[in-house]
Amino acid sequence: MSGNSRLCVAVHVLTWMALDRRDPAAVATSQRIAVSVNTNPVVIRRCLGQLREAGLVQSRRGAGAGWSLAREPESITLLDVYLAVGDDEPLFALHHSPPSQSCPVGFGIQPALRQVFGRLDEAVRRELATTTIADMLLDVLARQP
Amino acid sequence: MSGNSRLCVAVHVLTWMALDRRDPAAVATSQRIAVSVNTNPVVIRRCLGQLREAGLVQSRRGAGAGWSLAREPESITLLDVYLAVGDDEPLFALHHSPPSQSCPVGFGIQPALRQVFGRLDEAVRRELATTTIADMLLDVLARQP
DNA sequence: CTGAATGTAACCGTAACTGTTACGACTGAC
DNA sequence: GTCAGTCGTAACAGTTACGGTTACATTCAG
Repeated sequence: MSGNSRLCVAVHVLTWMALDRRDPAAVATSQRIAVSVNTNPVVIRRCLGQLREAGLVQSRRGAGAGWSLAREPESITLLDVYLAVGDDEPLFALHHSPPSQSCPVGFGIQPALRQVFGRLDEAVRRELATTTIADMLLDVLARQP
Repeated sequence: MSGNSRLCVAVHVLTWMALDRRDPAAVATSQRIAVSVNTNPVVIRRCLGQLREAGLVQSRRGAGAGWSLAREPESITLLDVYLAVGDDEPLFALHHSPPSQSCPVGFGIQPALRQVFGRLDEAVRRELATTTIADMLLDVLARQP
């Protein structure tokens, strides 16, 4: 069980919403979504809260409330989702306690690593930007038995 | 403090060894390396153990023992290091508990995500393969005050 | 033999995440 | 206005992983 699965859950939720909204009578509640993701509604609400802050979904409160996509699935890339749920946490971490500044390697290694890790992050983002929620939905539907 | 910093420490260690071996009289011990990384010698030994399993370094036991690079710094890429210290843990995790298989999205989302995550991993590896320990050492030395 | 270093196992404290319960806030339906 | 259903959020428990530390057996040059 490695790290966090927020990106996974967020993509699942958005893909589910993209499919569900094809039924005009359907109302997307955290309860219904939680059944598909097989988790707790609060986990879904936490996730959707982050997606709302990023402007990807909207919520309505009160009776008959629920969630809806704020943008077309074709316009939501996985990079948008990644940025929405990622807490600025870098993909690879630097040293816990800073290395010895009196050692040449200890002095220069962190800037050098930051540059490398920056390129890694950039590569990941480029790749994430190539897929949209609409692509995911198509892919998911093509895999039905 | 996000996730693990093993790749960071491993690159630091190897870069340090690449510099240290320029002095023929120097002996690379986990104690000396730990001073530069600013951590415990056991942490360094654990890291070097993984690097040895991958054939990147060698160890000598007994009195006057220590560590040495098993390959030229120019031939060790950061991908080699990543593969050596990475415990098969994927960069992005799938669901903790499998999603509902009776929901179309829950059924197809995991294979779809696996494909996407595979492309992400591939992008990271491609980028890691472009830098060697020798490159890191040059970069580090260029940053000295 | 002696000392210095590796190789490991064991344990602790911390941090993060998921899952869960609980409860207040909001709002459409009646 | 009341009610019921949902969001919003705080709080807590359980699990996991990691870094750090101590301890000790193992190995080997001198």
